[in-house]
Amino acid sequence: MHPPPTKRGEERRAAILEAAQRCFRRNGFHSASIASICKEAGISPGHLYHFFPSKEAIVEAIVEGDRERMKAAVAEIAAQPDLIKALVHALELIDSGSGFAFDNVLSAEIVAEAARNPRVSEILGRFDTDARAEIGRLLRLGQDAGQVRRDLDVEAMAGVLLVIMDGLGARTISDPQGSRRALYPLLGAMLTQRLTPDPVN
Amino acid sequence: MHPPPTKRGEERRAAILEAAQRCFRRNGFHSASIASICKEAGISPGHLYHFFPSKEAIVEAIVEGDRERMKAAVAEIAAQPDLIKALVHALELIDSGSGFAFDNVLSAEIVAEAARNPRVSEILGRFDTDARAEIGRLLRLGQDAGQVRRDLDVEAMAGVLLVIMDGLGARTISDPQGSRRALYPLLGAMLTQRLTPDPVN
DNA sequence: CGAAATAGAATGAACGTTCGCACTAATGCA
DNA sequence: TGCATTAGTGCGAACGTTCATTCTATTTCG
Repeated sequence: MHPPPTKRGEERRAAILEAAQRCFRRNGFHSASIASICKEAGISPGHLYHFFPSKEAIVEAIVEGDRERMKAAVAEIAAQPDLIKALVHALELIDSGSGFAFDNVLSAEIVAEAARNPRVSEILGRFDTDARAEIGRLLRLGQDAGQVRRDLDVEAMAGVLLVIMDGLGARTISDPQGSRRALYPLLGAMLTQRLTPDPVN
Repeated sequence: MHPPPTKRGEERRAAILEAAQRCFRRNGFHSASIASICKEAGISPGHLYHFFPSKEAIVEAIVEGDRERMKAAVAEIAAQPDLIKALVHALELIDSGSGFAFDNVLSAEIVAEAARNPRVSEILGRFDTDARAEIGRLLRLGQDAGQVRRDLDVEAMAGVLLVIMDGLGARTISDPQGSRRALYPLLGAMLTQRLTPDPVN
């Protein structure tokens, strides 16, 4: 009953998810109510339960979707010709919200939720393993192409890049005034120096 | 009425805050109920309202306390003789939970809450400005002592360090299995290289 | 005694979820 | 073709629970 397989049903379901995302973004997973999601989506509470068995299921679908977009963003970096430049540029995009598919506010909510909700934690962990592997693959490809220095600890660098991504996202919230602009040249230089084959010092 | 100035009153108030912190840590600000906090603290709901005018006030006190502890942690770094070593070591401590006063789970909750609660955002912003200034002061002191290279962009580096701190905290949640150990040597090397006066390359 | 400390029931609102009903469109069958 | 049946779509009231908060009563103690 819950997942209607029809064309219109799929669209409706997606529309509800978008409405829910706006609500969750505005009020968080626990403060946003089913009623508010229904109002935002323009449907009745009874109807919503034809698409999702519970609020928890909506949360999980939202988390899944968010991580999926993050995955796509990493894949986009892989398509660029100059890996290092693309990598550094991607970090800058985290700040500007759009462009990149990241939603820092939603991400913060997801991480906080993962700390106490095992099902969300499981989803997050799954995508995180993927992301680390994918970035590792990227860097190894860069090594093969001679763009990345060969003695780099690829696994470690993948971890460092994820730390920086998560950190930048969190700081757009802690420090919304954006005294972060000045930080990008330094960050970029630090990364470039570690990544490029001939140390520029 | 709300803030009892007596000795016993202060202790009681602190005990309630500790109980609230455990609850918030376990369930988040919005899912943790006044009832659960009261049970944890061993008091009645009516009594709790003699100490705090509202749940929101408890949340704000918790946030304030958490940031205060973070501030103290930064001050502790300042007291060490070898600034760079202390800085890098401090980052490693973020992982191991205790030792450092950081509570990564609570911090994640706070950041998420700040994204939608203006009063929490204000508190966070205030401490953030402090922290950036304090780290800047630290680095400049290091420059004066000849420990830190003189051509370093101190403001930018303070920002980078905060990014890394927040990022490491978030990743203890996203990746609890701790494939982060390998990342510390690289991170430490990157920072040391940028900070020390004579590039070690 | 009298005031502060404490308890716990009461309150009204809001929550997630369920239920029953109405409407619409397709389908079965004469 | 025309009518009965079914399945999908949708609504909004109602349920039982839990929430933050308030109220009233009781105990503790200087």
